[in-house]
Amino acid sequence: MARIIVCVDMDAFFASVEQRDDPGLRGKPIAVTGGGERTVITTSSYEARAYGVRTGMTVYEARKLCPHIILVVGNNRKYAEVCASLVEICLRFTPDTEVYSIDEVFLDITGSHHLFDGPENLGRAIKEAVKIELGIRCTVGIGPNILVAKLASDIAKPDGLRRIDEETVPSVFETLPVKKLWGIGPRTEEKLARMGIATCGQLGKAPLALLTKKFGVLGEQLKAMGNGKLERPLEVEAGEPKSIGHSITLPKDIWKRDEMLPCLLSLSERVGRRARRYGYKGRKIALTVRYADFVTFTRQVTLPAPTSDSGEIYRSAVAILDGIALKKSVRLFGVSLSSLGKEGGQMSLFRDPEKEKRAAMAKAMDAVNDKFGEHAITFASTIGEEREHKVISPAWRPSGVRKSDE
DNA sequence: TCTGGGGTCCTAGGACCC
DNA sequence: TCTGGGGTCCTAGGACCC
Repeated sequence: MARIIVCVDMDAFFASVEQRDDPGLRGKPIAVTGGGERTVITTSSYEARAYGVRTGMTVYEARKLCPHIILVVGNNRKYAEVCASLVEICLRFTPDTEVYSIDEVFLDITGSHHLFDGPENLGRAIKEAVKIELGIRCTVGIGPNILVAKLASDIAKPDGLRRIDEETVPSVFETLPVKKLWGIGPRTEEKLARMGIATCGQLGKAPLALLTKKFGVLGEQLKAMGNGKLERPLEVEAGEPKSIGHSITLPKDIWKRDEMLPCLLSLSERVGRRARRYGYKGRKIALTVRYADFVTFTRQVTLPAPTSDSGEIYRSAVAILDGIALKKSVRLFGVSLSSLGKEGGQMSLFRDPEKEKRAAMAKAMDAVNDKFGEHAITFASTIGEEREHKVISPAWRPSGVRKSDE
């Protein structure tokens, strides 16, 4: 049976929240940053985008384009709380809700849209609730699957609503550049371009054998995507995390071991603490190193038994470091724990048999926490115990980063 | 004044076992 | 006396996402 999927995507999310909470920022070019010494723009307001300011730019670049831009240090917890409220709104329309990211939620409204006078009216109702209750705007995309729903919302941004149904897909996809599709990044775009494929229409019509030859098993999926098809059910359940990690770009590049150890200790402690808080242990410990010239690589060890002990994580990280002959000064360190399993094997249940929605809400909050890390969402009683650090961010990818050692 | 931080999934080769 | 093959674990890297 054909499904109807909704994508709710917040407009300039972090910047909008800041403008909502400080009237002095409204209508002005602002950008949210991470606050560190070597920070970048994580989100800019539409006023700033008019000057060409984009996610991932350095503060310096942003100022060059828009000298009067107002910079605001992001507030992770606040965004996560707004996200939780968004999830609450979405759950009124269906329990089949996937919290995809901090500013994006998917809803499967196949079975519920008739209760709200059809998909478009349901979409309008979400937009209205978000505007009134959260004080910010969002864009709603509707389609037969996640791929198309997400594309519809991208096209309709900002403050829009767009439905692309199965019949409309071919006309929209015919001339659509492949890069617009979820899952096709710069590399795949380039590879396809070399094969003479630039649009989704061309991708959908390309011979399967050719795509399979170049992309392996992915080829089949790419062809389907070119035709606006994607078999990927919503992940309504939170899902177990696969890894827990922290990394930091140092205020200054360093080259002495003595300066590195405190940094590894702090990262290891944060990783261990988060693992213990959520009851996970892991067997693999990885150390990521980024040199001053951005060359980045990872080395990993496997322990005989799972751990969540900060000291053990730290000792493993140091052992890895000591096994690397560092060639240049270091810009970033990252420590992560993977091959995770639940400690003790018992999970607490949040199920409230009387209220389905509360159970769904708890799951959604777990999902937010699992995705966005420690204290992404906490209940009021625990707020204040932990300090804020880095910002969760929308899309940014470094280009031309060499991820190898030579 | 170059370039954050947190993830997921896939591939590919080597070790090792039966 | 001419070199199996499948399965699993491990590491490292690539691509992509927000």
